[in-house]
Amino acid sequence: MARRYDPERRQRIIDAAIRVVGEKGIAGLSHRTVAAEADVPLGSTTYHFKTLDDLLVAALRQANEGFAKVIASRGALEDPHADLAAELAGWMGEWLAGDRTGVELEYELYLAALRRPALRPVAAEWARDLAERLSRRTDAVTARALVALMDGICLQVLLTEVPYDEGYAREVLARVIP
Amino acid sequence: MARRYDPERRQRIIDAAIRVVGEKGIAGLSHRTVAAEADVPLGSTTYHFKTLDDLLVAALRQANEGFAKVIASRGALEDPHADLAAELAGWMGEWLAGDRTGVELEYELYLAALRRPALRPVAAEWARDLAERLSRRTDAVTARALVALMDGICLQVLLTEVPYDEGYAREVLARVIP
DNA sequence: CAACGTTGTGTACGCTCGTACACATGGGAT
DNA sequence: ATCCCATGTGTACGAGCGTACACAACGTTG
Repeated sequence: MARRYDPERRQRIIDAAIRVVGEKGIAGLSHRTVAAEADVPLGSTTYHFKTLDDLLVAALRQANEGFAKVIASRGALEDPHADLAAELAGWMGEWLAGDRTGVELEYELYLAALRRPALRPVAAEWARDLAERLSRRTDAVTARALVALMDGICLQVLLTEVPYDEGYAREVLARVIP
Repeated sequence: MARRYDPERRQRIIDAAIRVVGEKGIAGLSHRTVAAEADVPLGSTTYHFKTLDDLLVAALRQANEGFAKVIASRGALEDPHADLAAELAGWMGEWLAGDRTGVELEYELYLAALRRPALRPVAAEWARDLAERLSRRTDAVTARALVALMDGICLQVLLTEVPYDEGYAREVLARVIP
């Protein structure tokens, strides 16, 4: 039969899960939908991921890594003389202006930790990593506050459909930086 | 048969839905679970709420009203001479220290707007109302930023299980207030 | 080269779900 | 008094779900 012997089977299932969540949300995620999307039989998804939580953990971790890679590759947050608030505001604008599906995907996985304790360590890791990255440019308390404020601003845009206002974001981010 | 003629049937179903979401999350909400919780037949829930989204809208609206009532009754945010940042930080601490189920309930309904456009107007209304309330003590831009920052701080606590630090919250909230 | 364990496959069971629909009931308009 | 329609009830259907399990294939180890 086809594709016996598939060393990247597991990875392909994770990729498929991310696509499914992006398109239909976590509510549309099941062993079956993932199996169909990854073009593997049902038994294969249940073999590699006993529970959907396991699969979500893998998906969130991978999404975080992809995100971190994008940030790092852009070389952002490196120049100590740049205006940090403007840099962050511009970066949020770019992100929010992109494909809404991708943004929703990231946030949906992240917010799912509210009800799924299994995801919390991964969510915590993500918040910690981002704050740590910001710490190169400011102190730890400010870094945490910036993460919180950026989260809040993004959520307001996503939940209420108020358009993103970069000037406003820059202004209030700047206030947090001492 | 029993309970024909139940003018508060609809309201009881909403109350039941809120209890169900509080206990099992939105994932555990179905016409059937609500019907069981409200002690009404299945057909009754589908009659009053054609879709689960309709039911969620009603639930979120009611949760918001309850929350607003609590704020108003505490007479908070009225004294123009009080330290606003300290007031807000203390109030968040009180809220987060309470029953985690209730906090999760509110946020889960609120965040559900990310994937359910039907909920966005209600979420937007909530954010607008809170910002408006804060506007009595500061300008509109600051009010919006405070809402965002409070949301972000609460989320960090809820998603990452980092304990709430009232001093930190007061400090960064104060920075946002010009 | 043989035994073994990991990985992959196919199918079936029992459950819950949204939806639909036929029928019952009784308040309020006429 | 009568009719209408909003409201309430019970049941059934088909679909999708997680889970379990027997069996197949194959690399690895001894």
